[in-house]
Amino acid sequence: MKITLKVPENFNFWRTIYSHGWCALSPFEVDKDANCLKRVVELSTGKRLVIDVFQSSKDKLSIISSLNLTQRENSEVINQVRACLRLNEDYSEFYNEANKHRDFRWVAKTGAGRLLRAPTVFEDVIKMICTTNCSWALTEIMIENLCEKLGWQINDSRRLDSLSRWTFPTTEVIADVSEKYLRKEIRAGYRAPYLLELSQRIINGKLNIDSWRESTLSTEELFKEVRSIKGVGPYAAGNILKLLGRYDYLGIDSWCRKKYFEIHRNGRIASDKVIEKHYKPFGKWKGLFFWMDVTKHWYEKKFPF
DNA sequence: GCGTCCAGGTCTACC
DNA sequence: GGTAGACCTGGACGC
Repeated sequence: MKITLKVPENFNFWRTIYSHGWCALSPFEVDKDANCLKRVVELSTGKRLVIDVFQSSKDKLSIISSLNLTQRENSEVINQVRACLRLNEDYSEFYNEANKHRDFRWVAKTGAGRLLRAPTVFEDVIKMICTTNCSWALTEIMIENLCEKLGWQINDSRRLDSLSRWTFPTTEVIADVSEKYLRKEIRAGYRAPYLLELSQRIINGKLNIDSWRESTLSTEELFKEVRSIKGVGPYAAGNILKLLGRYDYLGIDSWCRKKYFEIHRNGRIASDKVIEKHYKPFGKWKGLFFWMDVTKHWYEKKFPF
């Protein structure tokens, strides 16, 4: 079943897919041969399916669904894809700002800036915690384990690649397993109690993170709320905010730091305050300018994922 | 194959 | 407010 979706004029499919590492984490998957992004999708009707998303023309995306869908399910798939690819967000102000700076004119010209995200805030936050204090390889292992051991398995023999795939686990499922299981089986290590506490706070109604994407709180207040999650420090909170459409925080990690030193200081080390000062003129967009700056070479050379 | 060391953010205790 | 040490894992390295 095929669904067609119109995209904004400045939308760049591949720059959005490769905007950061999420495309390499289950249940996202990039199929370079088929030129598409795959995703295991779970619908409110209980249906679970695999979708292939690809750019069919300059202003259109096509979504191939592995199952026949009702009109309502169709709309839900479209809404999830729109949320993941940030199709509802207006980047004109960001591009206007980028065009004022010679070093960032490439951003608007190439339609960069949209950061891929999961259909739910919960998935984004769990993944972000799993990027902290470890190698990217370990992040991949943790997320793969979460999906394969706690997600719902999809076997669709009608697909050419009848591989097994898994949904991202629900909040309820993670809240229901033991800390020991998360620690040893998922390989989350000391992050296990953090994942558990987050899931249980949501289940108990003490934290409503799904409202964050439409939150009317100031970015500073929202940052404080995001920081209330154990295991989410300045790096993780800054980057979660970027996935909520707020770019006031840099979310600096060791990789970005190193990249910044290479680009702006000829390899010389400096404090985070120096980096903060550098991007201050970009105001509420500084986090996104920072990310564009340190990932520019991805677009000029080859994508890292 | 085994042991040791290091890198990677965040938390907690302490000053 | 700033700092030190602990947390846990995979990978690199030396033996």
